[in-house]
Amino acid sequence: MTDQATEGPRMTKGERTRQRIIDAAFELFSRSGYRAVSLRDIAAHAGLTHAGVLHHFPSKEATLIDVLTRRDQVDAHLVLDPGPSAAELIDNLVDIVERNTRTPGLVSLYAKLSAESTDPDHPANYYFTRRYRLLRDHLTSAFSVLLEDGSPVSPGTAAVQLLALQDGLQVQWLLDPEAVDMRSATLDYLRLLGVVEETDDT
Amino acid sequence: MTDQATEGPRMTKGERTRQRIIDAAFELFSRSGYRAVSLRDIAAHAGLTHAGVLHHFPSKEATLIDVLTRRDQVDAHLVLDPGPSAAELIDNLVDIVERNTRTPGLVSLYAKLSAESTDPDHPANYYFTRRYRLLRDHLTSAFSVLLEDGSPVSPGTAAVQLLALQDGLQVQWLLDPEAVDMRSATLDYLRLLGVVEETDDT
DNA sequence: AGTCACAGATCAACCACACGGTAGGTTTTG
DNA sequence: CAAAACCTACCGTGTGGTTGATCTGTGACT
Repeated sequence: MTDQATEGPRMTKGERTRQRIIDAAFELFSRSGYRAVSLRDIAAHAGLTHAGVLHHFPSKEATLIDVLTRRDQVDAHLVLDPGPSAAELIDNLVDIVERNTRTPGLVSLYAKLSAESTDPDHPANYYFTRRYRLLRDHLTSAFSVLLEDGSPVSPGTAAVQLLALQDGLQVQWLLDPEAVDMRSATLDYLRLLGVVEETDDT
Repeated sequence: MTDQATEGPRMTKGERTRQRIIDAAFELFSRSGYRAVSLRDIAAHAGLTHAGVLHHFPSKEATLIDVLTRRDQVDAHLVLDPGPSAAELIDNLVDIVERNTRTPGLVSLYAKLSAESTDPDHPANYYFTRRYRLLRDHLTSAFSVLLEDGSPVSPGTAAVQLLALQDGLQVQWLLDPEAVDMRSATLDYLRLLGVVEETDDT
């Protein structure tokens, strides 16, 4: 489940515990969102007391932002890196969709937190506002290369639509996995834009 | 803000209070989701004690389902009614998008709750699973009328995509209202499907 | 390599507060 | 005047965070 660098013999005890806490927080936030998970839950899952958790992180909130930024670093290069070509970027996005289908926890994390963070007072509000802006900008410039001149949608609109489609698909898929095929819905949309081939590669 | 039948002189006192409670619950759930709102919050907002609220509703959960079903009855006829033609249904959907832009509270309610309810134990899980199934089915049959035979997307896929697009747009819009135009993103998508005219009617 | 001291890790106990729900009495209303 | 509405007070539980004491891992020194 957690393929990040969880196991590290060359870490001090504290660093290892810290990592265990982050893994636990990730899993629990994924399952239930931020507000519904307590420090004691996280602590128990990581094998210590909630006071112990607060020794490594100043607050519950600090735990959240650590989980978010750490997870972002995993994906960031797929979307934002120096220069995959515009076409590669689209390929990477489709890959991410496929991987998401295999990791409902991750999907649930972002679905729950992005909705929760809509509240301006939410600790992750800034994170998500910024995240979407960044993604929209990158996708917009990618689409401005990929879309034909006579395309019925502008690059900016296509960027908004693609991101929205992803998020919306995730909610429907989480509620009813049998009924929704995120991959094909995404590919069909990209086909609609004329950005991928008509051929169907299973 | 609440244009439902809030003011009713021809109601018994209890019925009026009950209505005030529902209005308060609606507003607060909209602002912060279900779990983050307490019975005492709702009570204070409706002008009584939390014990008073529990006199009218057996539990907090009962409050939620009442809010949801009541709000649904307002929109239901626009989408599910006996027989608006398929084209009318699309028109109605666009109208709903426009009205949503004017009522962030409502949008926030559904965005937060649909994500929250992804958890199988959530009191609204059944409600949302059922809701999406219903909407998908209706939209699918509408699209099977509207879409040309050679359309690159199947009616079912278009239904999933349209609903997903709506939900995703709402999250982005709530986080950053300036940056997202829900109406035009929706219209552009429908145009992509060839389901509305090319002309732009502001 | 062995040891030793100290910084870092961990915990039990506690705090003030908030939660959903209940019990039983008092007021209000139809 | 009965029934419905409503309130005060309470219960048990859970929360994020603090305190101070106790272990223990680790790096430096011999």
